[in-house]
Amino acid sequence: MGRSPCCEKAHTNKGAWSKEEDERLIAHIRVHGEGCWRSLPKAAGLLRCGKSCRLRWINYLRPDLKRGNFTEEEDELIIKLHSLLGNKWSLIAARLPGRTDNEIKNHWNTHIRRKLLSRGVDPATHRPVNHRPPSNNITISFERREESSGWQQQQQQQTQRPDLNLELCISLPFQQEPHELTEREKSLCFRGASAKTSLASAMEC
DNA sequence: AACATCTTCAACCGCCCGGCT
DNA sequence: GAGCCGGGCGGTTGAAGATGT
Repeated sequence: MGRSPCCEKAHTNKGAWSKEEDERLIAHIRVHGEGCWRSLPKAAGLLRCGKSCRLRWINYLRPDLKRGNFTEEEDELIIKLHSLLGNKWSLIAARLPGRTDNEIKNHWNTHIRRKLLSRGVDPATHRPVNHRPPSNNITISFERREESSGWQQQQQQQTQRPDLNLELCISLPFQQEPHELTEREKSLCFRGASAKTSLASAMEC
């Protein structure tokens, strides 16, 4: 059994918001403030789901929203933040006053991605487009076969977990000289020993 | 002018997380 | 600890407008 839906869908409007709905929502929030989105639609006399109200308010009706075109400075800031945070749009939005996560996400997908590609930069990795990930990122096991099968499975899982972003890549390709792993490096827990092995083998390349 | 294709962005959906009981 | 609930997030969709043929 799944979760119960966030609201009664049969009796809710969907799609674009009308002016009247906007006004009702604004008026209600002016009087009662934000919060308790679930009960808000009923209280405000709106045939909308609470989530929809929240989204409409946050992304469109909030008085502190900037709206309008993104400046060059904002673009660059978004690019920088994205390279640090990835698709954490809410975190990025928190650094851009007056901008919403949805707005930034849309702007990224429509403008910035293209901008980066035209610069020859892969928007996903922030590296040159024709820059192939160094083979030492794809770890090769030198372990005994019977041990490596489980490990390989782990690696496979790892590659299926982009959120882990192991490609923090420690940017070893740019490492000038191999060195002994420091305690801190050793303690970086990338799924245990296998990752250390990969780190170590990467170091050797 | 008419139609096709592309682009933009508001809105929806499903999942996850934290707080509460 | 388990289950429920509400809020929040990121990915995706689709209508509307813009542009090209």
